[in-house]
Amino acid sequence: MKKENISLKQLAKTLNLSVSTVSRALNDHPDISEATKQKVKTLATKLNYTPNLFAKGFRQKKTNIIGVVVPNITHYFTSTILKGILEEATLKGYKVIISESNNDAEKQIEMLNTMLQFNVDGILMSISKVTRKVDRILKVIDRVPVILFDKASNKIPCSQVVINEEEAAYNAIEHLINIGKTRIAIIKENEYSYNSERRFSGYLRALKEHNIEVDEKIIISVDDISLRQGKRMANLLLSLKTRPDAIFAITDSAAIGVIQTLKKFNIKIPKDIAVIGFSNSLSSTIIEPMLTTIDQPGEKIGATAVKYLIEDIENPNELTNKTIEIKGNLIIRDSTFKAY
Amino acid sequence: MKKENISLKQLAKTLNLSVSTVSRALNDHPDISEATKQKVKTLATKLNYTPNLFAKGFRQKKTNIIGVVVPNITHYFTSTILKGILEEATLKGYKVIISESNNDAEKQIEMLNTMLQFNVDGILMSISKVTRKVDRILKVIDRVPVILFDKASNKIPCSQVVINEEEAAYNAIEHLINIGKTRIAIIKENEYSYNSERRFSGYLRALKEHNIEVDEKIIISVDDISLRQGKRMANLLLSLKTRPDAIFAITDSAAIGVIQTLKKFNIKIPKDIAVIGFSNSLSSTIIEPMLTTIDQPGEKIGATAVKYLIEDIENPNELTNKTIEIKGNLIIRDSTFKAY
DNA sequence: CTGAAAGCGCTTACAG
DNA sequence: CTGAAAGCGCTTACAG
Repeated sequence: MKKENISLKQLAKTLNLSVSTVSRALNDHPDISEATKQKVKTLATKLNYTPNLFAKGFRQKKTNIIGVVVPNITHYFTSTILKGILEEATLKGYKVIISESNNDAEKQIEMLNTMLQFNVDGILMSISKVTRKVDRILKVIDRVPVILFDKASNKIPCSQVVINEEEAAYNAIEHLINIGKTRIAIIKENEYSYNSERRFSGYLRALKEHNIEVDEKIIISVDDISLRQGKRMANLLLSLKTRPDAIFAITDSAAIGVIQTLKKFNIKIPKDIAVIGFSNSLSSTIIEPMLTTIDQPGEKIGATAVKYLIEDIENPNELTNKTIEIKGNLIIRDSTFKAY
Repeated sequence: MKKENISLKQLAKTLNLSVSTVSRALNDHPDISEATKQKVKTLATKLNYTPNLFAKGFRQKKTNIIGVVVPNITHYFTSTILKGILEEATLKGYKVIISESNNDAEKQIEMLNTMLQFNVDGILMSISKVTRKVDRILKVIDRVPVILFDKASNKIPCSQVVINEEEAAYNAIEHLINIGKTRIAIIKENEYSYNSERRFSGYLRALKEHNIEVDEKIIISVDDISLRQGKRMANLLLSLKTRPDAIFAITDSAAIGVIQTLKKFNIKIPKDIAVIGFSNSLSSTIIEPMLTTIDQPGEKIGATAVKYLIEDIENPNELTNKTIEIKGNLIIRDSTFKAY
């Protein structure tokens, strides 16, 4: 019912050549005469021959497939990274298999193992939040090149492609200081999270370098940095004896929740309280006032990760464990602009 | 350097059995004795044996890989569909290869052909806007089961999973009529687009069934239904002698652009002009007033598409060309609520 | 109940 | 310059 693919064998038969010769002709092997090459190629295009990449991969122990594991594909930032991965991979002749871990450590390992079973040439992964034990991930690294992106871990010895989280956060806080803010709150993550920790470091460094005292009361930690939590934490901050005059939420959604709450209490943004988020999500330009935030170049991260992975794949004997930082850019909008 | 996978051969050798027996034992073939099965399985788990799915697929002419082609992975709706696809596919033991067509007809075909070269068992695709000639797509359908989702086409004979666009739009317009609106504008797509046409049909039917005259002046067509275009078209509608009292934009982003413009002119929403979008994007709850819109259950669409595709894959002789409609739900929010 | 052999579609060292 | 043969890791009809 379904049409069959034509194989080298069939080409060989109709041309009265051996399969080997046909294979070599198609691959432009120097041994083959121009005449034969022409003949073979003509027939191949005429019959619309396409090599069975599966068989080829099987033979060469190279599948040209890259496996990708991400916590959640629907996060806008993740989807832009994936776009970059797809583009760069396609350009280099690789296909991409994508899996979601849903922030579930068990599922993450399961996905990784299936990838291995499908003989992917390499794996790109953004580790899930709940990754405590990395021993099973280390086993995977033994088998195939792996590159981590976005969420890094110093427990996993492989190259990593990340945003300059610390510096970007530093710049954000410095911007707040430059517009006259001195009592800057941060809403960060509760549990250990690479991104959150790095951003928090940047926050601390900025305060320190500008001689602003750190006040634990305005350092807020929550489990999930969601819009809902942003609202709740804004309420909490407003209830303090001395309110902050700026709030840095380490995600846009929390920042948007903060803005919504401030507006409810008729607090002037940015005059009374300025707000900064992180990630330049689509909604950051829909909220009023528009949110100052840090743009994370997702496509660039994805493309870079692919480049390094392919390098590792093609030179398996000189694996290096670099950490590549991609710059995130502060985008100044109305939630911090013209503060006074 | 990298560890090798262990093969059936190695298991066979250490157990002094033939490869055939080991293979059968692992697959619970009835011919094999319980004792042997036990022995084999014990060693397999001990050595952490995982079958090479690639070799298996190669042999069985079945790869358990599904190919997916979408115009743009970063569209939120698309990413929710992909989530549904990934979940359902994983559940059924399939892997998913994803490609972007970027709304480029050439690239779309190219992707489809690479999928074929990788011997995918079936293809799920959302056709790009600019798909005029479908003849090359028809060739693909000859080779492997294909299911279309979101954007359908009656020129392509295969099953299709879509939103009940017409009915959903009808419901949206009827809702506007119910809150007292009688002069309802629509912002739709210029070029032929399945979604746009169906939504427009629903619009027309609702007006007709409620005896509201159609006025061409408030039927606006644009090339891309973006936020920017929403703003421009809102300006245009406001410049009319008799303004509409409601605007149905066939995408959320256009609707959000409309709202922003209406606010700029201090027009009361929904009292003066009500606004409805389509797709329940994340931003639709960030804009003020929150946007009434139609929720498209992306994950359900994805999961359904996978189910039908696997059915086609496993019963290649009884392919049916059904069109499955998934219901979109009208979500009433402030942009139309309490209109008077 | 178990094994030897063929074959899936390719590539490649070896031979001529 | 071309071909015969082996082999990638599996499954499965055939034989015993």
